[in-house]
Amino acid sequence: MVLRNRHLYSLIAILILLGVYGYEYFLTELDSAELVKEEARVKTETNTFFLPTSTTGQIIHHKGYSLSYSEPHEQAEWVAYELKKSHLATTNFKRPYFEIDHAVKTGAASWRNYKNSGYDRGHLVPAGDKNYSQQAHDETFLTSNISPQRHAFNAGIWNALEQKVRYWASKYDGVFVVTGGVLTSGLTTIGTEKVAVPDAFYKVVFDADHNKMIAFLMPHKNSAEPLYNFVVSVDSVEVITGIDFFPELEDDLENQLEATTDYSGWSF
DNA sequence: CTGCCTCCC
DNA sequence: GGGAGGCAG
Repeated sequence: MVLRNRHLYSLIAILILLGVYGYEYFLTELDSAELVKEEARVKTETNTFFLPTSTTGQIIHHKGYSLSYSEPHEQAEWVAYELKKSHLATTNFKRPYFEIDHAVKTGAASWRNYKNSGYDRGHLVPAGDKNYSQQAHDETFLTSNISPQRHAFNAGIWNALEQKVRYWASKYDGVFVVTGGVLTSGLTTIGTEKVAVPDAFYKVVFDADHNKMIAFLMPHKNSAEPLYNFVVSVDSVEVITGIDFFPELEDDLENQLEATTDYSGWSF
C-alpha cells in the first residue's frame, strides 16, 4: 500500500514537472516570436532596415530617416528612408529655419555657408515626402539633410524625379529611397566650412513588394530630357560612390536587381 | 556670430 | 522649390 502510494506520488510529481516545463517552453517560444517582432518594429522605427553601408563611419538615425555624414564634404553621403503610401499628404506646414544637426558629432555645417553662395540648400530627403506630420517635416530642415544645388536643377529635373518617386510610392504602395550627392575629392566648395558642391546626384529606389529596383544618376545641371534617360544600374552608382546599397538582401536577388538598367517595370 | 522676421522669385 | 537683407541679442 505504501509502495503504491509512492508510485502514485511519483507519477503526480512527474506530471506536474511536465506541465511546468511544457508551459515554460510555451512561454519561451512565445517570447522569441515576440522578440523577433519587437526587433522588427524597432528596426523599422530607426530605419535600420535596408540601410546602405557607410564609407565614413558616421551613421545617424532620425525619426523619419537615417543618414551617413561625410565630415570632409560637410554633408551626407546618403540619406535613407521608407516612403510609405500613408506618408503622402498635401499638408502645408510652415517652413522652419534650417538647423545644425547636433546628432552629427563632428559638427554639421551651418546653413550660413549657403548664404550668398549662389546655391540652393537642396533637400536630400524632400520636405514633400514628410508632410504627414509637423515633426517629420521639420526634421528635413537639418543641415545634415541638405546639399548645395543649383536652383535650376533643384527646382527642375531633380524636383521632377522627387515627384516621380512620390507617384511610385502611391502606385506601388511604398518604396525605399536612398539619395545623395556623389562625393569625390577636389570638388568646389562654398562657405567658411567648405561645403562640397557635388558634380552629380544619385537616387536609388527599391520596391520591396514587387522586387524591383531602379537608380538614377544626374549631372548637377538642369535638363529637359525625360527622367528615364538618367537611369543607370545600382552597381554603377556603387562603383562611383563606394557605397553598398541594400546589403541586407539575399545575394542572388541583390546581384540581379542591382545589375539591371531595365526600367520596364516602372511606370513613368 | 546666431536666431528670427519680412519680402521676394 | 527656393533666396536676400536686416535687426536684435
